[in-house]
Amino acid sequence: MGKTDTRNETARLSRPPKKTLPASRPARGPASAKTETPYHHGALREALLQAAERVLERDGLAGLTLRAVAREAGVSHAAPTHHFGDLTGLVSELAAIGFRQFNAAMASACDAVTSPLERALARPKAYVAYAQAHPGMYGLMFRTERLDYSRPSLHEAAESSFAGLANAIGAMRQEPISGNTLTIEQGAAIARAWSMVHGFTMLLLDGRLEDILERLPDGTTAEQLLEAILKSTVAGKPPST
Amino acid sequence: MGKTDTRNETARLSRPPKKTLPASRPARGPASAKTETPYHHGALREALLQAAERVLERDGLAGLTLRAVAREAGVSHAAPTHHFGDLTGLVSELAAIGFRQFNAAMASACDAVTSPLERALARPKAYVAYAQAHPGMYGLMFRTERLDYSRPSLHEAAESSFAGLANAIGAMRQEPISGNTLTIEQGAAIARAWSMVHGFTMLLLDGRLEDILERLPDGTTAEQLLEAILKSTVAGKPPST
DNA sequence: ATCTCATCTTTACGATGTAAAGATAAGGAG
DNA sequence: CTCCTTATCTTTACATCGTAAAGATGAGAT
Repeated sequence: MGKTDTRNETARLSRPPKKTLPASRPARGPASAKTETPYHHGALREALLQAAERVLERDGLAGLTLRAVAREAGVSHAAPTHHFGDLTGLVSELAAIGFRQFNAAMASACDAVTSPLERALARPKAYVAYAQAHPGMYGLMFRTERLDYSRPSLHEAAESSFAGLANAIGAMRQEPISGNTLTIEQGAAIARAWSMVHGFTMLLLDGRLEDILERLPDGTTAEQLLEAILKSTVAGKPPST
Repeated sequence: MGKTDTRNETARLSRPPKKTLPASRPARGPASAKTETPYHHGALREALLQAAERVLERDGLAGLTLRAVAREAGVSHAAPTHHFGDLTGLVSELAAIGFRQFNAAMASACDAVTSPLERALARPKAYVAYAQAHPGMYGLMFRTERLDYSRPSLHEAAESSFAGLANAIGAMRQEPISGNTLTIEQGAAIARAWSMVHGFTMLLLDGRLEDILERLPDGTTAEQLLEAILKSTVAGKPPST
């Protein structure tokens, strides 16, 4: 039998007295302040997603396993299956949460600013800032191959991210994006902006920009490098063509 | 308990006294006049790397396991360990091969062209073309977290890739990159070019540019979109600043 | 011819994803 | 109230993986 697993779980099963383990208990949820850990959790789905985010940011993508999440939430290793089907399901739902956080961060960054130039910079800066603040989440959203975009929650959240980008580009070019068709110039502008900020973020998170950063004047940060990139891009683009 | 493994394998090969020779033998071509041991794999290391590339492009990153590679090469599942230490070792050596192929592809694409504008386009187009032709390899090089850049072969191959990019940017700006220091403008130009082509490639391989491509005029290919991006970028950049 | 050692195979173990069967509590029907 | 149904959670089981360690094997040195 699995030694650690069984030991932990059987101990917990026999009517848990109060505290389980250093594993922090969510202790939230609509189950009120009555029971600590009943057989039926009450809000296990939410608890599992929060546990998953904790595991992800603590142990990285490789540490995000079904069993680790179950362990973190204090339930048996097969409990997540009932709520998410399989690992792809859990990971996809978590990625959807990530996209929503991500979209919210960029939206609030754009709202906090008025001038067009500022707004042109605020959005990509918020993009990179989110990725730096939540590297595990960003890796989950853009690096994992185990995402199921046919899930409505994930599809919608990712789509919304794309729509936000397209609208921002359209506003910057003062020619709002029409519903279903794009000119080659519009498509190129969108793809260029997205490619650049996404590529920059991936290279930065992978440490591949270190070679550049350490050759720049002392103390130059990644954010300053990004700003230099963005300014040259914005400045170099003729508004008419 | 893990007795299934044992039972399975011992049952599968209930061994007669001798006859330990597996069936399929790659039988490498005549490499040199030295060791042609057709019996015991004289070049298992090379055979494993070739098997690994085959497995990678056939089954994707998730299918690239030590045991699958050993199976593909027709040896026992523990044989790769002796040559590469662990999975990280095998994967890193394979990624080094990928970087060399990648560098060679870009170099030959640049050499086949003379005008400065053509050269500015040839390199990124070769970049994306390689990734499309070898998506597994590109994912291995830029998506896997399981790479050990302290390995000299991988470090050198990846460094050479960066150097090629930096030189191309320097030549394009007509101010060759000095050895150890960069101005903020130079660093931004390099990071921008790399970020854009890398981001474009990742998004393209992940299918995330489909939303854009299908809204463009019918029949527009990813390559045409890339070209539109590059041309607007090159055109928008003043040569003096 | 025997020894030594690099190479390859067996065996073993813990971890993971997943399927299936068992246990348990919550809520409704009588 | 008791009994039953059902969703939820636990146990058990198994194939696969990475990796370690011990056993086999053949090539080259002594």
